[in-house]
Amino acid sequence: MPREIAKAYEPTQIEPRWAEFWVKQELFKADPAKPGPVFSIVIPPPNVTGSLHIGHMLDHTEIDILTRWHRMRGYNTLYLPGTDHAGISTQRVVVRQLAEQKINYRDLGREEFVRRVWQWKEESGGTIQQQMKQIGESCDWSRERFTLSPELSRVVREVFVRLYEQGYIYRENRLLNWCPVCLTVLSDLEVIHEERPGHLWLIRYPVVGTKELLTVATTRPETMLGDTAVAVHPEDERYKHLIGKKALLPLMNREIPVIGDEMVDREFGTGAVKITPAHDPNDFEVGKRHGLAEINVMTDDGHMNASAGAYKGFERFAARKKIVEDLKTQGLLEKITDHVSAIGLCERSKTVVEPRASTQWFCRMKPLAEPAIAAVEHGEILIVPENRRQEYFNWMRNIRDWTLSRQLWWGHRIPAWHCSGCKEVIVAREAPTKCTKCPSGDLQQDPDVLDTWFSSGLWPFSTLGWPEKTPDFERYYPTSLLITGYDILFFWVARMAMLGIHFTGQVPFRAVYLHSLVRTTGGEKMSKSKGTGLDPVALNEQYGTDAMRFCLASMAAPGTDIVLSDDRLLGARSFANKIWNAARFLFVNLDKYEESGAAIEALAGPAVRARAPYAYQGSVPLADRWLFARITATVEVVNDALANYRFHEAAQAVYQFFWGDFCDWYIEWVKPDLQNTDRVRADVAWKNLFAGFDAALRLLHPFMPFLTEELWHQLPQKAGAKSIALDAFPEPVAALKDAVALAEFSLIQEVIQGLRTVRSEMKLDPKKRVSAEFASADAKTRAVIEANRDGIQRLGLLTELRTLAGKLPDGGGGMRSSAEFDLRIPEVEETIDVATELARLNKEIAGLDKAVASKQKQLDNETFRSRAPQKVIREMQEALAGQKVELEKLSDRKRKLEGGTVTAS
RNA sequence: GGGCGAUUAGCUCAGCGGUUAGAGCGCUCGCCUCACACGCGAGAGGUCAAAGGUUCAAAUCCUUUAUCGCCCACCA
Repeated sequence: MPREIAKAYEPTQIEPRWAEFWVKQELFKADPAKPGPVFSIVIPPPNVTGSLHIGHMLDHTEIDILTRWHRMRGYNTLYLPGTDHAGISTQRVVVRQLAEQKINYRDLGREEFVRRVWQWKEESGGTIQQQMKQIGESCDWSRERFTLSPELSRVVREVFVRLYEQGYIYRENRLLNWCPVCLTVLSDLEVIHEERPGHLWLIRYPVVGTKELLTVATTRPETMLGDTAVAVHPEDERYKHLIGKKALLPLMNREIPVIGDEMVDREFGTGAVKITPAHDPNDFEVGKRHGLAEINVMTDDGHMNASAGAYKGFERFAARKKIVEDLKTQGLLEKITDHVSAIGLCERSKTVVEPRASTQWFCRMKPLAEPAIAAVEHGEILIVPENRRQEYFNWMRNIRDWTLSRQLWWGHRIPAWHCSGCKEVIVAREAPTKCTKCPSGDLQQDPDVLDTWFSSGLWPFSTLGWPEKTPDFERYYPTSLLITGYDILFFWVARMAMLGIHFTGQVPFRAVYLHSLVRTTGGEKMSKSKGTGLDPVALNEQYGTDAMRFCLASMAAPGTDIVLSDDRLLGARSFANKIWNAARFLFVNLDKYEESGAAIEALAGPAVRARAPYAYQGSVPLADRWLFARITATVEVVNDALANYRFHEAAQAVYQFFWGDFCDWYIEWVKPDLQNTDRVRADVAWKNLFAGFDAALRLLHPFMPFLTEELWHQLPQKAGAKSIALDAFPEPVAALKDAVALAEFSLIQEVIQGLRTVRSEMKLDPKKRVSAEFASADAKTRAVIEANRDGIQRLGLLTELRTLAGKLPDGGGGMRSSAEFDLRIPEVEETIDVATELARLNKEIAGLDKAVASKQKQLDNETFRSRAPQKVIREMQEALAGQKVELEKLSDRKRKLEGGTVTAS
């Protein structure tokens, strides 16, 4: 039956079919009962209501490459998908949607609001799963998980209660970062610092009962309304005498004490600091030390409140402006200077955060961090690349307690109940009906929810059934590997390490590979909000998912960020097309061959697994030996590269092999054999071509799953074989490492390329066949050429190739020399341009001269000869000898050309 | 204020102690050669940011400098 195959690869025609096939057939369903070493990996759960962005695409490409690679190598493989409820960001989205309908979410009430979020999750959730299926990720969809599902919520509660019972979790009043837009406290990690030009305002505070004015410096004048002291350094001669006196707080006309505190830096500003315990972390501490009142002058949403006197109702920055003006009017503003300060922004809303005192839930981290530090130190968790390990240590060793509570409605509600009778706080797995301390039955559940990262921190074990000892948990935990971006090393990876070790007694993953970020050409992190993001789904449609995956992989060098460009994508698309067309060549010719009555049996023989090429008359043709040697070498490189997360190296190796070796040389070389009238000869050629191509497809499959699946099915496969994804990855075979074949074929390549160069440089008609001479002093070299004369003549467009012993006596432009051989196309020697040829010769001679001189110099150096390894010396001597021969030949020819010995037109 | 990374061909990036430094794209020249013009063949193009140092040997290791970028940090 003739095969129908389009001229160009059209991914959109093919991808949906296989995407559906993989899911429907449940090919990637893991079975803990199956034997084999385990490779398990959990997805970094994307936001449930989100859609695939370019960062996911990179994550998922790397994960899927490694997953498919392991699966093909016989591992019991699990790639577990799922999503995150993403507290803050999901709530923000729904709040915004409601606002568009002129609804204030707070008016809806908690229950109704949460209902709406679930509703929205049902509507828009599923997008990303759909996209993941579309791009063919080989995950086990039967094990999909969601952080806010009843099952995982139970785990969250269990963990929280245990931590509480173990004394890790506590409640405390502290000054924390507050986002006036998201209306919740944030952990330190959720605040991003940005240097911004601002001002330093010098404000005069009159000292009561004196004529003195105490000038303080501040970057946030609006907070002065909440000042409860002015602090100076106790040893500061300028201000010492004022300690204990009162200052009159301008605008508020409130008397506040002047205090002495070591925290004041005498060098900075004026050496006097206003103290606002309710709005500044330092001041908060000072306030505690000195028993100062905390006056909060702002509302939740960043406006001035009743404590701000006349400024009540002003938005905080408007208040700042007004206050500065008023101070100026009253003559109390001494000076304004420019000042750059690091300002805290909410990671989500990018609003300037407001330090604010409140009572929150915290988790003690130091004791949890210690075993997690040790695990990395002892190599139980391997962090790649290495420099991230140091970052991990630095952060973990200086870890601070984690603010767990958030003033949100979407998330895991804290399992704590407050007794209205005695204020007792009860933490429990199930809602208690009455207080444990007093007879009251009036218990209110804590309104706060947990930080989203709390549930993500449990992900590797909560998804596998912990705390039950399920077969999944027993078999797949610890997971083998975690792949994610380095930007969430602290948010997520570190917390998983700590919580995983604490609760399971084992590391949650044996290795962490932190990949680069995809950036814009300007070096910025891609972001949808800035409009600099790339939509991977659109790109997949434009270039093909396989091309996209290959492109990302080929650029994913560990430790460096990726800048995706159209050029690279086009290159990858071309590669896909190249593979497609190689297949097309095979199939079209196979049809012709089969029409002649031959039949290729299913690829079940030994050669198919690339263990050995088929032989013709007892011996394997050189090109076939060479092909299999190249396959084996490539497999080795790929295996080694993937084992070390060097995706770019692996991609480059398969690219070079497929395009540079298989297409450019092997296919071209065997073309005539395929049509050979000697049926046995043709048969061997076909079998080896198929075996090579089949191995190449399997090698390529982890990178380009769709294309390879499509083509694999068109090859004559063994009965019952379902998918290339379940087929075997080629193995490196020692017996195929044929150094002789590699060297001999390489000589042939050199000769053919030499002939082509001469033809091209001498502007020979591309279609014209000419005769050539090959000369070598080495009989073996000549024998190789003679044995492969047909191929050389065909690819070198020759009518005839004569082989001579020794050197070619004379030569002009039609000549090419290496240390081992001379090559000549006599016909063009008469048409050369002496000047051009001399220029070329001079250039080559200059390069060789340099090389020879540098080697000679080194070899003449006593110290080099005594200290360098023998191998280096020997190799250099050999190289030098060869280059000297070549240099001599070229110089000789140059002399002859200059001397006019060679006649030229 | 600390820490990290980058600086290599026109562009985007590999290489990170041992032959005349590589790839893709772009460029030049020649080809619609019966798988592929998303192609084929042949080329040009780099004092590896700068200056010192270590070494028999340095893009590669060390120091300093410059420029760019990232992360961490409660100097008002």
